[in-house]
Amino acid sequence: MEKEISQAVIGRLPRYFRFLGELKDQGVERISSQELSRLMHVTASQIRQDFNNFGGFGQQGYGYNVEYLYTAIGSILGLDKKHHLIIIGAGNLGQALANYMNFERRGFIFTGIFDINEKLHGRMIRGIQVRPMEEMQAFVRENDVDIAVLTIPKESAVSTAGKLVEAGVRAIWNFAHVDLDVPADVQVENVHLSDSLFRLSYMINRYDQETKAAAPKKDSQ
Amino acid sequence: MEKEISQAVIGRLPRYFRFLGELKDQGVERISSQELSRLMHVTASQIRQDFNNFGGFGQQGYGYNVEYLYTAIGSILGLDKKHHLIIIGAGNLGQALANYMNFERRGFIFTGIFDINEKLHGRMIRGIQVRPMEEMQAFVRENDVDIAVLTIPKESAVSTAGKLVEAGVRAIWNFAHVDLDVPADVQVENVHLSDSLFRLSYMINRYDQETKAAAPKKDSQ
DNA sequence: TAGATTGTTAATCGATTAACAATC
DNA sequence: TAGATTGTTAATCGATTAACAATC
Repeated sequence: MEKEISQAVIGRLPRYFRFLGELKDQGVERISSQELSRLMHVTASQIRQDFNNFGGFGQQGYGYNVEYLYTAIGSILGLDKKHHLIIIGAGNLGQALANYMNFERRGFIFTGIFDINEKLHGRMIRGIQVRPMEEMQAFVRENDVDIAVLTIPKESAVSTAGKLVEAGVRAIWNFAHVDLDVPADVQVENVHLSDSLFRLSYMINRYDQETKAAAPKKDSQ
Repeated sequence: MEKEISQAVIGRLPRYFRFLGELKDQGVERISSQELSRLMHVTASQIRQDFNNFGGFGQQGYGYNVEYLYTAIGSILGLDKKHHLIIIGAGNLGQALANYMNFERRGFIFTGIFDINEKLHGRMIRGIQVRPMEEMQAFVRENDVDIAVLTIPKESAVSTAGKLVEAGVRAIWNFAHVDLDVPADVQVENVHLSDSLFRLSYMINRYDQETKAAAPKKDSQ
């Protein structure tokens, strides 16, 4: 009967985690919702509401213990658990993520990377050998892979996702520019980079029009 | 006095754009909000409300003309305009984005890439030479750069963003894992990849706990 | 014209903010 | 104890959904 946590709250958790991690590294011991509010530019009320979704982490008259709260949120995010992760697609983006993401640091164990391009087979990326795509399903089954990172073109993404699900993957981090349709017990998080760039383009565009509308003085014709 | 468009609506525009593009490529001429609703798994009501934020694109009894709507949304997103774009940081991620994003296809003109690492200087990436970071500000000024893509470590991201703003950049696509503080007339879109991975981790973790709670039959002790 | 479907207003739902009693 | 600040309830605000009159 636990009340469902809203997407809005979940979306904010990683940011709290980041700020608390920084405070911890700076040696800050305690923080009140009001101080955190000023730091993060969100209301203190929202902070307290958000945290209370998961139980009382604070203490009246004191605030929150930074280290304790940091650990608690990390645990809510599941970062205290190990997750086996593979990358599907050893192209530019797949390689970049392997090298850049520092997966191990947060308990994500990167154990395999796959590609259809046989020129890449055997190449080492972050200490891991690129394997042929045909071995993917067997690998997932044998190694209890939790997360597959999809960095392949959208044309093959849907069918590959199907194969991953079939082999028992529990979550897909999807960089392909297409919506995946998977069973409800498989989690999907989309990173549609071009959508993000388009939003930026929208903001530039809107700003242009607002200023043009507000200040049509400049004799432009 | 134009009503401000909510973030929620803006966030959905790129997805509409994508689906309409696909319909257009398939040769579909018209679509009703109800058909689009089924396709995209959002309510028809929301679709009509969203579009109406920008004016009436449809026609009673007919629906929406796919090509017209596609073009209209593209123009709302500013994709009918050219945007000059540079990449700051020629590491794994910067190179991957340069090669992978197909910037030109949507009117983003990639003209420069910068790095502090002198070993990279002069190397060609997507036909563009890696330049030393010192040349960045002059380059922005001389080439009327609109967008800077920040793919550098978080330690230097804030100060580099400051320099970019000073040089007159209008928008920052920020991949550094830090919040930037820029004037209101500079647009920022954050892509915090680890936040995204953490959300995925949360979903796996929550699913585990729900199933554990719902089915404690499995004699695990 | 009759049927379909938009544009738009009204109703509902959910998320954010404000307020304050509980309590450290 | 007095002061501070949480946890939590109530009020407000905004976003989504439903309904339907307008109109193609």
